[in-house]
Amino acid sequence: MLKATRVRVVLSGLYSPGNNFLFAPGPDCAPIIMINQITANKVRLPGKTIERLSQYRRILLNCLDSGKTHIYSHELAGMLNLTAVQVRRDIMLMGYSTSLKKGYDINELIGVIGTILDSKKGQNVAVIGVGNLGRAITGYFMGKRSKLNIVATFDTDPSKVNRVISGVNCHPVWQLPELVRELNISIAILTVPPDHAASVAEALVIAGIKGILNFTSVPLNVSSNVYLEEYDMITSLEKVAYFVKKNHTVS
Amino acid sequence: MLKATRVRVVLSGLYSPGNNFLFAPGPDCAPIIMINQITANKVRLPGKTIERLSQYRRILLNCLDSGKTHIYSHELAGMLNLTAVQVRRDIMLMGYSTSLKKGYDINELIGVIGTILDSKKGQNVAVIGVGNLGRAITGYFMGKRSKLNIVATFDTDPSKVNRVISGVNCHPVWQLPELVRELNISIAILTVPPDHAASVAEALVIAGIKGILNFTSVPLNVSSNVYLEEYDMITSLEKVAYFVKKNHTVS
DNA sequence: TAAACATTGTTATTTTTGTAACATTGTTTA
DNA sequence: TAAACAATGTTACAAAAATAACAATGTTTA
Repeated sequence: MLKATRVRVVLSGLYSPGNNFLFAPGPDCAPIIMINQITANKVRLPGKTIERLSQYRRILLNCLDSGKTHIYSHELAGMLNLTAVQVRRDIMLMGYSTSLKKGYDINELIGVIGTILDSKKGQNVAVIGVGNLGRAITGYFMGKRSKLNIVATFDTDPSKVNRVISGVNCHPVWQLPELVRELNISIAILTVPPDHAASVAEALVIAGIKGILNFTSVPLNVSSNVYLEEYDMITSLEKVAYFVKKNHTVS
Repeated sequence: MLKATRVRVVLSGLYSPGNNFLFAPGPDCAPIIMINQITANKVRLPGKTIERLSQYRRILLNCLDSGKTHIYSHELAGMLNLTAVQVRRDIMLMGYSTSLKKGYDINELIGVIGTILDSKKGQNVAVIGVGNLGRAITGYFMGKRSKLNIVATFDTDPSKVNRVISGVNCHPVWQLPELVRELNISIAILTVPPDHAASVAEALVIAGIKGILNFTSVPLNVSSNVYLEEYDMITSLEKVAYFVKKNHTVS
């Protein structure tokens, strides 16, 4: 009986993870995969992948802190309740690959995710509306160091304005236009009361904000060149309630 | 030239929206569509549809307040940045239909959504962790009247425990098991600091909680009979930042 | 009444997202 | 060295979600 023996072609040097191109023994040995920055800026990554990249990075940073240097796809998956395939696929979509079979180098992976998610010179963020939610978010971010800097908060309440709250200066909303320009703020987190949401959003767009994260449960209508992400706690809670009810009636 | 004239069969009475069955002039006039409760409890509705139903209802309640009685699918869609088709499809999935061509009766629609989302005798909710975020959420809900009642909050901080915060009693966390039972709490909103998230979640599951809305940015691992919904603000913000950057480099 | 129109209801198609299957290749072990 | 193994990388498939196309029907208008 004939047995096929695996023939291994090792192109040492060419195949190391530090390179910008991966080579395979194709007909003319042409580069077949581009990695890192090059791919990252060309390929459109799915929104869901972007969300997971953010989560991967935070997990990976934690792993670094606890002394780990490498991580398997199935480990990362387990920590986030995902499948290993999904993790590997996301990593593939970034254009990154490793020659190791001992897991991904955590530092490298963090670096690659950074080239995707972060912009080189950081992005400045403002929190509009310094209620409980605004303070929660501000406080949350001031701990971490990241490329996203909360550089100002805004409110109308005279007892809050012109004071430092959660480590950030609080300004009156009428100063929005000039401060967005002066501080180069591109992103706004909207946590004002519902009845002010629409008008403030309009002001933000006029002031030149490029992205809004809206927590106000009032759906906004902004021009299409502004990226809008809405999150509604009530909806989330009602969803949980629905599925809890559902499970209950099923069992 | 032969022109086909549309023949109209009107089955008056049978086709009114109040009925449980819609009839069409089929071969034997058998019922072809069931509506309301009947469908609602049998058909599995997509998660995304559930989320939108929650949003539809809130919009519709607002419309009622401003004196409107009927609404077109395209109106509702416009207010939520959706397409009219999607709205009609969601309504179809609920099993509801109207014979009117003057839009949906807002009251009826709210009622139907209620039969889907709400459980008859309400559901009790607890907020775990009374920081800024916990207070924000609690305060947020105490205003509205709904079938979801925040009946207790929990914390470890002695300065918060045994006091009324945002209109709700704050209890020490060790009382979780007994109070979940006594107050019949089925849903928990988790807003504790990250380092307590995992252990508190475990305690919640043991205490008999059926659904968790996790705001802690720590991914949880709970048994499969507990419905878990996670929301991570950092991820949302990083997503916004990514697409802002992306738009910028494109233009 | 009949034609034009507007709106709802439904099915088909496309797009997005996730999963599974499998090929590839480094590593270990006899 | 070669076989078994374990991990990654990729393509093919499946499921979920959104969109488009169109059918059905109430309303308006001439």
